[in-house]
Amino acid sequence: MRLTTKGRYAVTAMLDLAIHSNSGPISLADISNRQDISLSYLEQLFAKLRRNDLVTSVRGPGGGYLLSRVSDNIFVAQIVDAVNESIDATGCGGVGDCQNGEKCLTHHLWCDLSDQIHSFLSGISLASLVANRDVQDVAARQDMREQDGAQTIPLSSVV
Amino acid sequence: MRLTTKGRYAVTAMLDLAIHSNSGPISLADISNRQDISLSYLEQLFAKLRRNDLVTSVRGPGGGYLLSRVSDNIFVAQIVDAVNESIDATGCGGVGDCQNGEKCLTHHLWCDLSDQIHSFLSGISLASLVANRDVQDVAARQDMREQDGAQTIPLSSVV
DNA sequence: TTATAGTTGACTAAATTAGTTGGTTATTGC
DNA sequence: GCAATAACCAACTAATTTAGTCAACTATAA
Repeated sequence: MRLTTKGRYAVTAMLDLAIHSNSGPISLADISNRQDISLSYLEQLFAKLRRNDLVTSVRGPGGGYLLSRVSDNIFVAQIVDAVNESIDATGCGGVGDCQNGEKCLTHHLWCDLSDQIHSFLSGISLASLVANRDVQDVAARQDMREQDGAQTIPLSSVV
Repeated sequence: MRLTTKGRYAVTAMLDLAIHSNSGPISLADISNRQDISLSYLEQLFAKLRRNDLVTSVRGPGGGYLLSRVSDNIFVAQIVDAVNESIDATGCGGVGDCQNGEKCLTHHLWCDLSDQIHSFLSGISLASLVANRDVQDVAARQDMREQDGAQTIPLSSVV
């Protein structure tokens, strides 16, 4: 099982979309600026998100991405699944052929853990994240920073 | 966050130890045979398990490893922590400096998930795994295979 | 004193991550 | 029609991690 920046980036970008998408399509360039994620990397991630019917795209000037359905119908587990292979904790994909075609000693444990994680992330919708106070605070800070100027001064050059 | 064969091997090996350790120290060679884990790789893992006070070693002939305390006082989370860096789902280690020194949009979510996983794995002791019926079945099969002969015939050569 | 078994460190192949580069295609507004 | 915008696509790359291997050394029981 892996949960790396790949999955985290995808959820962060989708949440950014959910927060800002009342005002038409959102370009990846905007998300890249706000969330500090490489544009080209976002393109790769959104190719997968689109293939999994989580977003729809609008090409041309003024274009960008939209959520494919309302945000209380999109769950974190679906997003992580779309970009990662899975959030499975077993080595065998749950099949049970982990040791010479038979179950390994800890197969049962990893199945339980997978269920646990999956049901946790399946219970969290984008809408519920948007409603979260902590998330709103961070989003407000990011929107503020955007207004200050397109060119944000990196911390390193100040220090 | 990662949960790969590294963490799974460590838990499997510790469980093997818990199952067989009523009869004195268990050598890594025995665990390697029963669980199909490379001996040298086990050595690396047990170096970390020993540094984390989960096992004690007995050198010389008839030596091997013992659990450092009773099995209902050793929890899966401790084992995974010992060989992996951590089972933290955040990118910042929970510190909250994920985006230019401030919290990223999804920081809160990953903290919650980390808590969830940690409390799940912290609730499972080696003793409770040993008592599990599924685990007993697999262990019985492995012990049987061991008796058949030291040299197990790999499936591939039969087919 | 010999075989056993843990201890240590250096090395390696393969896979994965987190990108970059350099294009192409579709669409809008002038 | 043309330029700008922004999605789409494919190939490549550096760094990191995993899952080992190899070779030597040390402690101890018989």
